[in-house]
Amino acid sequence: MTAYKSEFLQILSERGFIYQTSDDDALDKLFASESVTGYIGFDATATSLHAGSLIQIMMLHWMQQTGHRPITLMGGGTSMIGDPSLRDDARKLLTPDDINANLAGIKQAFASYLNFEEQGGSALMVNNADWLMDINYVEFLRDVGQHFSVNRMLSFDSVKLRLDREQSLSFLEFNYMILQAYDFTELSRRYDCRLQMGGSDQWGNIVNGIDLGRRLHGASLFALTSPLLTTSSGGKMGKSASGAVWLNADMLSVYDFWQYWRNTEDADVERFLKLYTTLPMDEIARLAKLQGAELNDAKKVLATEVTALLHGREEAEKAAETARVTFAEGQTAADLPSISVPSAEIDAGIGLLALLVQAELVKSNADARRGIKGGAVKVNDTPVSDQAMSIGRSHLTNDGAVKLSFGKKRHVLVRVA
RNA sequence: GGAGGGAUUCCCGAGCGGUCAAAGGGGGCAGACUGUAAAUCUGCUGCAUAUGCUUCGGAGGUUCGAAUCCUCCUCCCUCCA
Repeated sequence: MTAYKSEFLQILSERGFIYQTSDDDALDKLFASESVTGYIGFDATATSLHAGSLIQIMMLHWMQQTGHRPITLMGGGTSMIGDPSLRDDARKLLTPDDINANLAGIKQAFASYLNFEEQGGSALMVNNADWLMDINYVEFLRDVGQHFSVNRMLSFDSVKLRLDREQSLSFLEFNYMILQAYDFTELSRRYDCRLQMGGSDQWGNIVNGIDLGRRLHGASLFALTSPLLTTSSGGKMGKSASGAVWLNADMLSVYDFWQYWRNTEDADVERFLKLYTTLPMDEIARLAKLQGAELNDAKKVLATEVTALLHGREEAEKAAETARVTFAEGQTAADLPSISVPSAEIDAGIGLLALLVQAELVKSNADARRGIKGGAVKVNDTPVSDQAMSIGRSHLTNDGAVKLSFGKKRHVLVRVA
């Protein structure tokens, strides 16, 4: 591992964020000598980012912490096209309305990690729709298009893989990399942005931007990519039993978010502590030494720290406490995710199957039946074998709720509205 | 423009007139074992209050009966021009 002079690169390096850079020495010098502006682009294809983007967000976080200026570039314009990288088939096209709604949702999460200018911080949030939407096609082709060689573009992985696998790649998507390169040059022109970061799959796109910047403005730009993260057993980051691990609390409860990190595989604990928390390195080293069942303590720290960054310390502690009561004591914690049903329905009695669906523990009645058959379903911690079971007022426990469980880890409280 | 090949359930991929809700694998979920881990083993994996319904690119047709045959359409691929 190279020893870096700049604090920023030193931290990124020792915490495992760096996969490759375009020019280690020059970049290090730059960061050591001045306050640098750098950016990462984010898609606007969903209303929330998920845990897979967290590593990028952390890089921006560290950038700001070490005295530099991070820019989050929202892909309002590029999301109109869709990144062909690592996708087998063409994406559905989003409407401008979709995209704007998505951008609004995504912004929420960033505020937890970065201080934006509006609030007296240095971070910027920029939307590439600002310049992409007004591009004049002929002008753009002449100014920018002349610098791109199709021969070379065809050799990029994002394109080549699709062609090799005999899958279609539309011209629209083919242009994605040009627009991304153009983004970099625009940011460099407008904000003196010198660095683009991203996942290692973005390398080609970023390097294109560097080349273009040099040709258009003689700018000296840099790339820094992070490793593509998978769990030790090969799974993709950011997926859980109930789907993606969203950052927005309205899409994934704080408790479930905490649970996701709590269930980290042994082999990933140290890596994740470094990447996703801001704990000092020696503290991480101490936690990583724990063996066997003791490692569970490290996982709890991991979960609480990651959750605290996103949702705040208080919410994180609450989730931790809820988990403790639920798992360690086997009690019903009042703070589990909950749904509410109208009082009248409870009086009449609700079918268990329907209730499980409503609680989003299963996706269909049939799914619920299968769960019951397999012994996965519990009501108030009592296993259920009767598919026709009806939940009524008599099932309410002292704290006025019914606890539904699907499997050992997923619990939902049903309250009366 | 011409000639051929293809489109199957979340993904890959068999099926080529009934026994097909559709082999096998992957993924996912659950159970057992554990440490709310991994690995392993087992079960489940279209919807619906059974026998019912909807699925095999789309629309028609042949047939008692079609994912399987025919016609047209859409999209993809390969070769020729």
